This record gives sequence, C-alpha cells and structure tokens, in this order.
Amino acid sequence: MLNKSFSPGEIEPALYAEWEREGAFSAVPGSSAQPYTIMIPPPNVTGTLHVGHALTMTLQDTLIRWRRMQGRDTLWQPGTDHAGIATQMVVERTLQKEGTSRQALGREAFEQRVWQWKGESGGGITTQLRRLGASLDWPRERFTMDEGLSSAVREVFVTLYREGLIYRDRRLVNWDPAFRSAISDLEVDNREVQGSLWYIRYPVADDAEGRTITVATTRPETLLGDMAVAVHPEDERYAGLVGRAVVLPLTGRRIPIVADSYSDPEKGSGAVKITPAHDFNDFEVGRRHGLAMPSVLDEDARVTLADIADELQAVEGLADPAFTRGLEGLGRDEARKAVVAELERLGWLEKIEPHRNQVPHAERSGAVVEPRLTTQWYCDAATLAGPAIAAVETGQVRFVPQQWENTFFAWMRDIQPWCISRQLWWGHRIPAWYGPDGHVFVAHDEAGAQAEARVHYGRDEVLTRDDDVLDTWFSSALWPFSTLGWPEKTADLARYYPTDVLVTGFDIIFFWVARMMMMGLHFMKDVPFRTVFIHGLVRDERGQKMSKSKGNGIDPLDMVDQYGADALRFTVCALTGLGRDVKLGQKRIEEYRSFVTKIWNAARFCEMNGVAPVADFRPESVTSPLGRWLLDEAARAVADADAALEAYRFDEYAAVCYRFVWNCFCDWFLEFAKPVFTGSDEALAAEIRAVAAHVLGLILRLLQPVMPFVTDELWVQFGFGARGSLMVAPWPTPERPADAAEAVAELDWVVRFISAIRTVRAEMNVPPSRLAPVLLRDADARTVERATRWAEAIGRMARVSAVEPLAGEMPRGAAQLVVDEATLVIPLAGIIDLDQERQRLEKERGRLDGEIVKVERKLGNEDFVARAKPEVVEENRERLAQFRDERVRVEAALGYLA
RNA sequence: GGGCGCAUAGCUCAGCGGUAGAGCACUACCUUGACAUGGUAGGGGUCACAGGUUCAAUCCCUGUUGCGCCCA
Repeated sequence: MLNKSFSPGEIEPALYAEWEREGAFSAVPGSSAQPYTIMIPPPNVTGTLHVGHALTMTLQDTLIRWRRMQGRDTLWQPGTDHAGIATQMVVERTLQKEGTSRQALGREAFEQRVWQWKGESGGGITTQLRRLGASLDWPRERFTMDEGLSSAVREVFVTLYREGLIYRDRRLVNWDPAFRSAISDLEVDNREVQGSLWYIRYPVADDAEGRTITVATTRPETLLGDMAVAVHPEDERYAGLVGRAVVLPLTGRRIPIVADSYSDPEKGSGAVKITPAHDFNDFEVGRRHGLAMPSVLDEDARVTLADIADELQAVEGLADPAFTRGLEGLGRDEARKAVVAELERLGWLEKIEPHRNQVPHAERSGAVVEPRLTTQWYCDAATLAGPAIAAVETGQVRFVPQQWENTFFAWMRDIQPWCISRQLWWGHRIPAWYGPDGHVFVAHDEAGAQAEARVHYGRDEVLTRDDDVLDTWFSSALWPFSTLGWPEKTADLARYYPTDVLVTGFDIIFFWVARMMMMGLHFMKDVPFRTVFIHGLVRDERGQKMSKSKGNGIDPLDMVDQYGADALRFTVCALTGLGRDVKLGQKRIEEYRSFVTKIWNAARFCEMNGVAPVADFRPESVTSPLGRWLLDEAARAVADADAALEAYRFDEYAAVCYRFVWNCFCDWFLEFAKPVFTGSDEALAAEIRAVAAHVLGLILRLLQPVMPFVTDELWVQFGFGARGSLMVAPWPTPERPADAAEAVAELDWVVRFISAIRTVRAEMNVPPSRLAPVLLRDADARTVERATRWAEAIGRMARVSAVEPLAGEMPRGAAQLVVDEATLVIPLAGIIDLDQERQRLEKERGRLDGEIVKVERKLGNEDFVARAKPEVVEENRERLAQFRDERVRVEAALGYLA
C-alpha cells in the first residue's frame, strides 16, 4: 500500500544513490543507439549550488531524461572548472588565517595546497547536483586542471602559437590592482559614480602672452603621465595653439598640443589631457601621435616615478621635484588629493565641478580597474571568430530563441584580441620559456623548449619559464572536446562530438559559447554543438535580481529539503518560457508541490481500487466510451508534451502535464470511474482498471523527465517495473484509439451536462445537500440514452436524484437550462426564487442576443462573405444557428416561468 | 548614443489575424467513500497609446510612451 502521503526527504536521496550505483546515468558508447550529448557548463570548483544552477541543470536534466527515454544513448558530461582567481582567493584567505601567504610558501607548495583544498572541499557542488536529481554520467567527471585537459590546453596553445594566432604584445590591459593581474574586458563592470571634473590650467610654453590652456579631467593624479593635450581639429578656440607645447605642472615636462577628433568640444573645456599609459582612449590618441607612454601607477595602482624620475624639472611656481618625488608609493586616491592640493596651492586649479562618470570596476574583487601598459599573451580572436560567425549564419549552429544570434554577431564581429595571460599561480601555466636574451620558446614541455633553444642558440642555455597562467576560459573553451579525450583521437570523440545542445544563460554567450565555437571549429573542424538554448536568469517574485546583499536569494537545497526536488524542478520548468527571466518565489514551489501530492493521491486512489498494470493491454481493444475518451485525451497530451519539449517550451510541457493529470485524469476520469469500480459490470470495471493503469503509467513516463523521484517511486510500487527502469522506459507515443469521435462527443456532453447543472445550482444558491431530479424537455433519444447511462455520475457529481424525460405538466418553480437541443428542468419549488431565475434567464438571453448581433453583422458584410476563408464563413454560420436555437429555448424557458 | 526584449485579469504569465485564457489571489458554498496540499461555482480585461495594412487587428507594420537588459 502507498503511504498516505509522499515524503520526498526520505525517499529522494536513497533513490538517487541507487540509480547512481546501478550506473543508470551512464552513456553506452558501444550501443547502436543514436547519441544525444549535452556538456554541462562546468561550475566553478569553489562554488555551491545556487538557484541559477538549479534552473539550468533542471532544464538540461529534463532534456537528457526525455531523450534517454526516447532510446537515445545519452551523455551528460559532468565536471567543474578550476576558476583561477576565485580558487586562488579561497586558498590565500586560508593561508592568511594561518599567518602565512602564498609568497612565503612558494609557487610549488602553493599549488600543492590548492590541490589539497580541492581534494578536501572543492567541488561540493557535485554532491548538491545529485540532490537535485541530475542524471549526470559521474564516472566521466572531469576537472579543467586534470592531466588530460591540461595536455589539451598545452596542445592548443602550442598549435595556435605556431600558427601565429597566439602572440605576445605590449598594450593596455584592464588591470585589477587587488589581484595584481590582467583581467578580461568582460570581467569589468562599468559603474556610474559621483565624481568630480577638475579643470586644470596648463601654461603654454614660451608664450609671450602667458596664455594657458584648461583641461578637464576626472583623474588628476594621472597628470604625471600626461604626454599631450588634445583639442578638436575644428575647435576654433584652440586653432592657434595646435603644434605648440604646454609645460606640465608638477613635472615640468613640455608636451605638445595636438589636434585629435577624440577631444569633444562640448565636454568640459574642450581640451583633454592625454595619458596614454592609463586610459584606453588616450592610448589610441598616443599611438596616432607617436607619443611616449610612461606608466605612473604600478601593479598596486600606487604612484611610481620609475619611468619619469629622470626628467623631473623644477619650474618656479609650477613644478617642484621634491613634491613630486614625495608622491612615490602613494595610492591613487591619496595621490589625487595631494596633486589637487598642490595644484590649488600653486594656482593652476581653475575649478571643480561635480560630475557623474563611468568607473570600471573589477567584477570579482570590486577594485577600481587601472588600465596598465604591460606585455601579455594574446589570442587572435578575430581570426578564430570568422568560422564561428559563419557557422551561425549558415545555420550549423542554431540559437534558441533566435534573437540571441544578434548578440552573438554584434560581439563577434567587433571582437578584440583576447588577453589570455593572468598573473596568478593557480591555472594552466603558459608553456613558454625564455632564453637569457629574452627569446621565447613555446613547446609542450621544458625538454621541447630546450631542444628548440639548442637549435636557436647552437648550444644549451638556461631557460626560465613564463610565470603566468592562462585565463580559465581558455581551458573551458576546449571543454566539448577535451573532456572526450582530445588530443587523442578517441572513439568517444568520434561518437559524441559535436554535441547536440548547449544550455546556458545569456550572460555567458561571450565568455564561453563564443569561445567554444572558435576553438571547436579550429581544432575539430566542426561546431561543438548544433543548438544553443539560452534561458533567462532567475529573479525573485518581484523581478529583482537575486543577490546576497539584497538577501532575496533562494537556496535551492533549502527548497529541495522543504518541498522535494520534484516540486522545485517542476516549478522551474513551469516558469521557463522562451526568452523570459524566471521569477521564482518560495510560494510558487509550494504551489507546485501540491501537484506532486495530487499525483500521489490519484495513484493511491487507483491502487485502492485494484488498478494494476495489465501485461497484454492493447489500447485499440478498448470499447467503453470512458476508456476510449481517456485514451484519446492522453494521446493528445503526449503529442503536446512531446512537441513542447522539441521546441524547448518547458513551460508548455509542464502545463500540458499539469492540465492532463489534474483537469482530465483526476477531475473527470477518476470521478467517472468510481461507479464503475464499485459497480456490478465486471467486464467494464476490468477494462477501466486496465485503462487507468495504462494511463497512469503513461503519466509517470510523461513526467519522469521533470519529476524523476515521485514517478520512479510510483512506477515501482505499482509494479510497472523495477527500480530505475522508468528512466529507460519507452517515451510514450500518441496512440489514439480508432474512431474515438463518438466516445469523445459523449464524454464532452456529460461534462457539459454536469457543469451546466452545477452552475445553475450554485447561482440559485441551492445547497449541495438538497438533491433534485433533472427532467429533460425536448431531448432527443440519444440524449435520453446518454443521460440514463451516466445517471450515477451525474447524480453524484451534480447532486441530482434522478434524470428522466419530462412527462406531463411543466412543474412550477423550476430552474431551466439549455444544453444542446435539450432543456433541463430542475424542479426546486420553494428553493429557487422565481424572480432571480427570471433574471438569470434574461441575462442569458441578453448574452445570446449580443452574440447573435455580432455574428449577424459579420455575415451581413458582403466583403466578409466574399473574402474570408470559406471555412471561417461556414463556422460563423453554424455559430449563428446555434445561438439562435439556444435563444429560442431560453425564450421558451422564460415563457414557462410566466 | 547603438542594440535587444517586454507592456493581456489584483499578481505571475500563456495565446494570437475571426469566439480573450491558465495558475495564484479574491468571493460564496461544500469535511460526498484518493486528496481541505482538496472539491464546486463566481466576479474581474476599451489586450499601454496613436496611426496604418486588412473583409476582419490583442495579434502584422510604423510611430509614441513606460519598464528591463546588453554594448559603448
């Protein structure tokens, strides 16, 4: 016997453990089945499961479980990524607590510590994914720092280097002064902050008139590195000064006034200071005008005078080298205060205006990014992007929803060189070695580099390895093939690449999707996936982004504990429409938990009534209208659910299942089945039991992808199959009984009949305890026959004592209602208020009149009749006839009242 | 500034050239033998605004407004 209620907390973990032990999630490379592959977006190894993971993993698992039932050889590849910065931070924090540091430990020992940390507490998220029910192929789990994946990284690096697609370059990078590392453009957040605009006068050099030129700047401290003042070429105010020079305050440096259209005459004073080594726009201006590019801020964003110390000059009232030397080592903010104070003291500060400006912040550390001129390794993304763009243009890769193509194209067509080096210790160390003269040798390992060096120098030289590691996304970009054994030519690679679909959020298109496509196309000569399904982000009920600081986040594991994984998963599906964010609240999960409960209770009821699987059940042999009707409805639900999943319409899939189970199977079928189960017609009861079992099994199969736990439990308890067999049971196909039309018409009639009586009774405030007969007036023979056949169900569900044709006089004080050709007379003398009944009928007549007028007007329009599709015209003619018939009967009913 | 998306019942959202829907919330009634985590019924919408196309527009097109996101 099934328990009175379903307790997910007790059942789910044990179930999952059993599935995993049995290897139920494993791909079967030797099978003849067509593969279906999804690569998990590898979560950060330091991460814990958040609600965004719950969303994306639920969707992926639903797809995988669905395809697995369809007989595909499914591979859902699990794993985690080493998350360079994040992981290094975590371990460094631990070291700090121990009173030591990564520097004190040394690189090798530090790396060992990170591995130790990874072994002990890394990848906790994989345990959490199990709680969610994710059917990942765990024995295949990979980590981006694994030996195999690392060797893939080296292979890619060396190959791209030799092809000229990886190179070193000295350019401006986004520098995170907290981590002391280059970071990606994509890891920079531009935040609008309230700052100031400082207007500073620079004296024009050797000017007899003693003219000055005023520059407006948001960063006065970078003045030390100014190499020019730029004005717009067409700005008449400064036309005469272009080509002259100014003397830079504080340093005494003479710098040119150049004409460059970068300067906006509308902004500030129309003249801008150019600091090529600390601003991306200024860098470009500097390049155009051949300016030197001294750095004045170091890797901690502290003032450094190394590049300019030699040229400091004393200029009376303008530049005091002693002051300027005193700035050495000051942080940006203190330096700013000091510089401004000095300029003010010397009288070169014209004014300060409040100003809102965009300040780049490092996404992870939160530090203000300092653009710095450094030598880094770059990947020629523009070249690699070409084939990736083409793959989307030609439809080899399809975005769902399609509009994300635009985002992809826009970014890819304007892609910048990808800075791939990071000044960290945790990650794939760049396989590059330098000779004593700085010559670089790139090879798979040190021996290879030595060999190259020997050829280059003609003798052995001591080589030193590059200290930097690669951007974590570099290894993630290889994920779809490195996890399958590349660079070896493995059977897995041949079988599972390209993968079928990639599921992820739109925030990751640039970081990962684009880069996987570049690398996949370059090294595998084929796309990494055929479809990219982009889902929204999870927000709270009010549409706010969930965040720790707002405290509006939902812990998915907490939800699983409270409501069960099935409820959470179903909620996620139900709320995932195409191209919409998912507004998730605890209430929604609670709401859908009742659906899980409903299924449990329906199954329990079936069990109590002897419903059990019938081995040789054949849907086409069912003869009863009730059975045929349910099978027809079930077939429709199957077709709709399948179509919804094909179209990635998870919301529609959930809705179809919900409606069929609740509003069809429970609300009507089981109610109709009750008298059959307890009745004397044994043959009919057997058939309905068999149909019920068949459809219950079908419901379990239909819902397995989204609620794997409760469905498996019921599957086993009902004896449909062994533990774990549901997830590989065949996905249902729509099996419509032949000629179900008559059965459908009959059951539709019963439903309408019962609903109509219920409505009138409720409107007339007839208490449910008061049973009443229903007399049929003007009913044809078929209706009378149907009413007789369904008398028990009608009686119980509509509180009716008897259904029979009206014989003799029309009773006084009766309610009347029209169903098709018949008028139902419900004698309730003394209960119903005749005035109220008249009003009700008049309202009904009014509604019909309104409809009739509308349709008549439409049919009276010659253009409509001539131009509309014939079936539409015909449909409207039929509607008009129906409305008129019904109106006649309502009119008659009113007549009887009088 | 450029791009994308959204605007339909109190809320969350489906829908879509012809007849406007669901869930929740709300109101009333019901402990009828799976389920009160339940059942039955009901109220509630000039489908943001203005034009256009069409026999017909919530739906297609253009513009406006408001909101959100991405890029600069």
